[in-house]
Amino acid sequence: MDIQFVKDLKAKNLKVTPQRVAMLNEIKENGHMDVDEIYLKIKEFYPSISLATIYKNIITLCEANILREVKAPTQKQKYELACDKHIHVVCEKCGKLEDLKIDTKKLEKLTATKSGYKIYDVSAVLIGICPKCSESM
Amino acid sequence: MDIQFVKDLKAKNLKVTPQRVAMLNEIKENGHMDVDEIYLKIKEFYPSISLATIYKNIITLCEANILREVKAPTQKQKYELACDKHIHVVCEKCGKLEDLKIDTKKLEKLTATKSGYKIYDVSAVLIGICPKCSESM
DNA sequence: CTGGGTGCAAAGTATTTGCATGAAC
DNA sequence: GTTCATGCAAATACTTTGCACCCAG
Repeated sequence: MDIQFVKDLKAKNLKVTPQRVAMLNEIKENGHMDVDEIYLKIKEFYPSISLATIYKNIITLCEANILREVKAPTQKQKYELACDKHIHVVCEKCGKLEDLKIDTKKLEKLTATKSGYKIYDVSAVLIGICPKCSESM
Repeated sequence: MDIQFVKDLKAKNLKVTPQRVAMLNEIKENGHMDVDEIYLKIKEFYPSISLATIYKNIITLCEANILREVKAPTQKQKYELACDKHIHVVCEKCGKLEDLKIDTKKLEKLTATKSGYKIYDVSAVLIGICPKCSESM
């Protein structure tokens, strides 16, 4: 059990329940997970957990900025830890979703200038073919 | 009725039905629409249209690359015409979603280099506050 | 203790499917 | 005439809600 999660939860006045810690651990392990994946994984060692709890906690944890939603074309909505900024790459063929640390400040500045918006965040998903799938074509 | 839509549909061997043309016209008019918005709008002058038809056509038209899905954080999934590349800006406060023509080639290249993926497309949504909402704060 | 969190069941939404009819080509 | 699209109703999937009970603080 990761002590950081406990701090994060406490900092937002959220109770540290085993269900929440389990969710955060699984998402940390797996990177990006959809609701069902989280549910099934946790059910393995915590059979009494309820889907409703997962849904409620996703909402709570997203509002607390501990989780972040990831929406990529074609894919089911997924969730990830909201620690650091990054963009995503998805393989059109095998569906793999990866993180990529790329600086988006230029894009943000350009957007701010062109649109007049104050920009706070970027959600970028690049779609392509991963090296493995390229090979086998 | 836009002659371009007829061409697009025929080019993909899809039948040119009034329902499809109505959908494309509405989306062209309104920019970005979710399933319900499309349904309600078309129902106004085409009362017999069925939601199932809307869903089926959305799938068909997305596969044909005539429509494109737009997934922005917080928002319901929307659809737009898939004509030209652009990115999106969303206002966190009023929910407005705008198109922005910004060149993403640099981002694509950088991503390709870092990840080894062949990049075909970008789905970028920048989140911020629009000028109007900034004012009234 | 006290308040928020959990689990269950039920309600509410959203989306998909099968099939008979109808329209496009 | 054939093929594909439509509309309806039913089935399925997804998400939220209410409430009694329980546990973290």
